[in-house]
Amino acid sequence: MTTNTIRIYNTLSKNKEPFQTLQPGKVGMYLCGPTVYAEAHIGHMVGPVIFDTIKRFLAYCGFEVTWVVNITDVDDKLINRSREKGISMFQLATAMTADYLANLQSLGVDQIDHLPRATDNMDEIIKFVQELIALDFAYASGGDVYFDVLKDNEYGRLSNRSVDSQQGDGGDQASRKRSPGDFALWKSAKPDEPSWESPWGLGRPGWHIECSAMSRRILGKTFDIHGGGLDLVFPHHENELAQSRCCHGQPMVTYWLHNGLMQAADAKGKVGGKNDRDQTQAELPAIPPADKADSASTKISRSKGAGGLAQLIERHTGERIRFFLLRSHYRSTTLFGEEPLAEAGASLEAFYRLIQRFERITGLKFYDATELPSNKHSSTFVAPTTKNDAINEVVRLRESFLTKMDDDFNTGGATGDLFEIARSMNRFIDAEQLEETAKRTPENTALLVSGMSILKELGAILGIFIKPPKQSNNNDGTAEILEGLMQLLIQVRAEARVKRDFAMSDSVRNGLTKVGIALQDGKEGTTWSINKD
RNA sequence: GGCUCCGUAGCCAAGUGGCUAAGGCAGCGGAUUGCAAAUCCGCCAUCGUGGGUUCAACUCCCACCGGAGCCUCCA
Repeated sequence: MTTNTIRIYNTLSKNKEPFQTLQPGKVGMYLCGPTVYAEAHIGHMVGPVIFDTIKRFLAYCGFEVTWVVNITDVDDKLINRSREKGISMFQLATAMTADYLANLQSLGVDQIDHLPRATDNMDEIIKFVQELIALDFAYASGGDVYFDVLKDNEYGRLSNRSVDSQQGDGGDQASRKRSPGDFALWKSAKPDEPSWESPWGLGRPGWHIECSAMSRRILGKTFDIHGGGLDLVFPHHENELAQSRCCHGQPMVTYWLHNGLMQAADAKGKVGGKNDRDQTQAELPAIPPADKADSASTKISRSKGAGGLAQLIERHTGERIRFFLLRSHYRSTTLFGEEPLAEAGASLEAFYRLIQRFERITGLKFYDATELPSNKHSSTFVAPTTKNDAINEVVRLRESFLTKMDDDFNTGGATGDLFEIARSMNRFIDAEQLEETAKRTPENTALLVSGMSILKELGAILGIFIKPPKQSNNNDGTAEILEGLMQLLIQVRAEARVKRDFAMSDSVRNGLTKVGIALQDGKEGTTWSINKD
């Protein structure tokens, strides 16, 4: 059967464990998707990109992978936001889901098999709640249904919390709960809220139950991998885990994976976190209490106005953002900003130049699967037989790359090998002088192709170098160059005007007018603007 | 207050109880070039601080300093 040397860090055990599937050769994995009440931001892409890569790698290793990402399309925030916008919750959810999916596509996330929506699974959800009540792990109270955390003696294991330190005072519904840590499985609806019929009256599901219900429907009672952001460990995954385990009497998931969160790179050096509630105000004299929560946190969130993901992708290209995310380890915090993104882009250019070089020499299309196929499974790889050092180095680097991916999907380490492969290939081209037609032989050309095939093979695992890169629109320095040019022209014209050389100055101005640029003379100098039409 | 995690060169970032601590960006020197760009070669870190364990620690343990996250909705 499929043998592998993959090791995965499991949040539940806090250890790297050998990867053992429940069914031979098959993997079921579930990633918590977004609550679709607003446009996605960059932080929402971390999980999908890493899980897309994990699926690609597992498939490469010969596993048949089923990947599920849920869409939470019913929730308090959706209700509130849709009211603000004056549209129905369903309209809002549909629009925001479309935004999310478009962003995923831009980043090359195309491995998802199922995208279940909570509202399409009401029967399953209600059934799940009924089962929990029947098993006495849940109770109905005033139209709501709550999970009784005291009935579950393993509650708190995932997030390493004791039962009495959870969810504070129980919130608004405390009076309906047996204990403050109990969480809602079903919430009764107020008159004008979207609602569904249930044994407990009109209402809607709590946040956690949908994942338990939908993962069971698609992947079964126990499945292999469950992922999400580190911020979901508690309460969301703790609760999911409790619901499913208590309902089925068997583990919900073998491996719990959590990706690190994204942080704004330009917001460093702030004092404290937003949850430093017990820190005395006296220690923070410069920060007004009212602003503290927002100004002190560097975390990217929708509430802080993060967004504009589509524009970001437009500016940088999806591949650049994907590569940026894959450069570091998925469990570490990623510092996000224009600078690091631009740096990732700069390093990516070297690969694009190598690929162009390859195409120029061989006349083959790198991205065309019929001309340069990439291995879909590691077992199909055949190492080229050669004494050439550069090519043998590429074969060695391929092994190194795969070993790093085996070790808890170390994409950050693996990308390093990619750079070394590119260098080896350039060295090979230089040494064989392949840029000169006369120096090409069937042998060295074949070696070039086999080396580049390895680059393509490994790139495909990371989900890069699959399609020709789109030119970025803005961040390539065009704006700066234009500004520089304009300042030069403005200066030349100013000097001409000082010399009373109006023929020259008018020539400059008229020439610019013809290409659609208008000059404005003012007291502080000349400014310019682009005239549409 | 409770619970996690992190601190590796100017910047970003892998990693290991003992071989020369990956790679990228930037920089410097060289080859190449009419010049440049690109490409190649070379240079550029003793791993936050202080202890401890060990024959041996950047890697394990403790303390401290610094940073982040969760404990409320959050990918």
